[in-house]
Amino acid sequence: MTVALREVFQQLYDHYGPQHWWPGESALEIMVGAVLTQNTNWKNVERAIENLREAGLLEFDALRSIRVEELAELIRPAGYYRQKARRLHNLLEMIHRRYGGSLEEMFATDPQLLRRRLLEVNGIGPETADSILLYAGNLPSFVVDAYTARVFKRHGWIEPDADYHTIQQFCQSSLPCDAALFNEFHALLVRVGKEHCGTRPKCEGCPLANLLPEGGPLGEDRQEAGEA
DNA sequence: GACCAGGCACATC
DNA sequence: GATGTGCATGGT
Repeated sequence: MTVALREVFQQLYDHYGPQHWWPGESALEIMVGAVLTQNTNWKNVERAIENLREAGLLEFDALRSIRVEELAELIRPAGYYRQKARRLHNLLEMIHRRYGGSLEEMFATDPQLLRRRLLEVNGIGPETADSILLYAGNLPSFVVDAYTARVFKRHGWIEPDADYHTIQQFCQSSLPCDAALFNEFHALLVRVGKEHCGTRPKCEGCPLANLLPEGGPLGEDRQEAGEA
């Protein structure tokens, strides 16, 4: 199955325009958001980040110094708050240990090496690591999220059982290696995914409707969406 | 009241 | 290696 991803991008961009991702005033704030948004609605993440802002904690040393239990209470609106407080703490400790707390230094290191180091942190998986690289560090690492996978599978551009790495390689090998492009494309995929590729597809008015396979969208697990 | 949201780690088979 | 489960809040 071959699809020109650049055309997909262009169709989405022509339809929706720029998405202005990632909201956040600093690299640290974006990293915090990347952890807090794990399996969580962005609105709730915003509440949590606002709590941190009001507490003056959107600054590396301040955030690293606070007790994990206190941090947990502040980020409570984002859900999974005890777990996420630990994850944020783990991340900050790694940055302190390896880069002396300097995000500038961190993002100046080899992206592949940095990605591996992020993945070593307990609580940072592929999507969170790539979000940090791309949106906080402006480094060209394609972010694959649930919407991306769903949009690609529904259109038959990738195998139904393709995993994170496979989808990422597919995207990165089909597109010029450009952080600004990866940034905008991922944001657009989330947009179209939210509006048209929920658990039930809504293809009417979808800017990618012309790219559907004959017979309509493919299901992720072919017993459900397939038959109906 | 059920379901979902910009995941990940860990236990179990 | 695949599958299941805990983590938890707030909106629809």
